[in-house]
Amino acid sequence: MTHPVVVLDFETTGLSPDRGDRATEIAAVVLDSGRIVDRYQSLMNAGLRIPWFIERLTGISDAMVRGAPPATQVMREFATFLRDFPVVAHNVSFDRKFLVAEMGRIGVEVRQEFLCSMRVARRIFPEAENHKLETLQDYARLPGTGRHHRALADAELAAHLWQRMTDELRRRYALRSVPLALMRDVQNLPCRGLDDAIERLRRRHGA
DNA sequence: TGCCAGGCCCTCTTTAGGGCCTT
Repeated sequence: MTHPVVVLDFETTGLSPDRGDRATEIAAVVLDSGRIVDRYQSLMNAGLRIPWFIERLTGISDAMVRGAPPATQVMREFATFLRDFPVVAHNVSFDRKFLVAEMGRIGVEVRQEFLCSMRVARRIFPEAENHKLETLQDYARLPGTGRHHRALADAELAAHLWQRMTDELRRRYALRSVPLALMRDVQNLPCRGLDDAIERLRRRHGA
């Protein structure tokens, strides 16, 4: 029995849908049994101008978004892709609020569980210089996936990171398996004293 | 007019403040 997760990444016009920001690109991969088995990617046109520094950051221009399908169409397609899979993202609170906002515009309620690769990374790799996705790529020697701050490259990179952290837990603590429920518990542990806490989780999950 | 995210995490904490992350 496998427990696939969808690893998600949005590019947007800013940080806050509550302040009027919208998504400009969405991408996600299905990670199942350690492998990326499906992908979704689309630019989307929400009718907003893209701030200059966002264009410089992402490489996504007004012209690119103008030529993209409407946000409503993209989100309907994505809802079909997403189904009820648990969602993983790097700093998931950001992607969750945009997912809820964009799905809300097409009348779809988001019900799935969310897990955060950044929170897990802070516990498993506390000695990393910082916990930006780009830094962790070098730190954990993850494969290149393309231009940073494009949605599919970052979604694939976060998927590689999630899998690497799963493998690291299995190796470091000699676990037979690393169920998703254990990853959920790991992200909620205190950042310090991981070894003792993992021993308790191992017993709880029979891992 | 002038303001402008927000949740997590640490610490010189909990009657708070500031850095980290995402775009």
